[in-house]
Amino acid sequence: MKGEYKTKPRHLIIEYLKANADTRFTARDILNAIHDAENDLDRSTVYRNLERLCQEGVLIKYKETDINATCYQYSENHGSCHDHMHAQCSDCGKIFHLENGILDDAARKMQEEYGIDIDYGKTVLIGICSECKSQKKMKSGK
Amino acid sequence: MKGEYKTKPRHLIIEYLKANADTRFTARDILNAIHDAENDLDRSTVYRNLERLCQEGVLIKYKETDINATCYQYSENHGSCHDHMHAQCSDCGKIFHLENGILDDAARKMQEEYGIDIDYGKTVLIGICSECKSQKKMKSGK
DNA sequence: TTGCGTGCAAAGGTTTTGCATGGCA
DNA sequence: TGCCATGCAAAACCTTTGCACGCAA
Repeated sequence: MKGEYKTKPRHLIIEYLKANADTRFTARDILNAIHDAENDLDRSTVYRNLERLCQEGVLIKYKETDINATCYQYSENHGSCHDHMHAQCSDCGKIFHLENGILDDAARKMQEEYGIDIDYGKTVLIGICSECKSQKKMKSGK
Repeated sequence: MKGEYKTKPRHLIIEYLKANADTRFTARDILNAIHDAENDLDRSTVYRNLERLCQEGVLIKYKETDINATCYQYSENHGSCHDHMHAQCSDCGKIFHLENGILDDAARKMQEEYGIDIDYGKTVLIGICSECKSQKKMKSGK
């Protein structure tokens, strides 16, 4: 069976996930973060654990157009992320779990007008969150 | 200035784009397709041209989660793709240009409930198109 | 002791970059 | 003739895989 042993590397990775539960991260982010004084871990270990965590539903996995790497995001509601949509801030990477009701009307219209059935679990809406928006305003002096 | 010369490699690439205007493709797709009898071109030429075409607004560029490569899609309405949403079939890769009206209600609700401003130009809704759906039905014998 | 998880090394794939050459204007 | 675009080669990435060893149970 998989996931039976409690090992130090896996523990370190999960620590990282929880500490960064509200942003996206890459395999490299983890490697850099844990390349500390007494801790270090291997690339393949990170990739293998991330892959497992995705299959367990703990993580969402996707690609970012700007950076050339796979991004991951911690998902609080384990395993239930396949049935609702997500929105992501293009600035900080934070992901929002949306109630489906919000998009039902739009999805019906798309079905009618374009013949396309939207897959809630695979779709990620891109936007900018209120936090980042107010930060930008501050920087631009408005 | 850029893009002043009409060269054969660039011409071949643009030919390919137009012939495949209704699907996504990768740099590799182009390389494989043009590796013909008398024509051949270099990787870097393809990448450099694709990059330029993106900046000119002729192409949309994005990453696919399943495959480890950047995808491109021809955009008929040059340069205007930044202001409306797209939907893509997860099966065949075809992209649909959506009228914004369809999502205005949903976008307003998201702003109210989550504080996030959806960026129409960056968002790609994932779903399955009617063509692929009927093909799947046929295969499953229904 | 058993066998899962890790570390190591190597390989495979995509994408980028420097430099000399070729070809369009 | 200028100078942009290409081709070539090499490098930088990210990611995957095989194999032997260590360690949790």
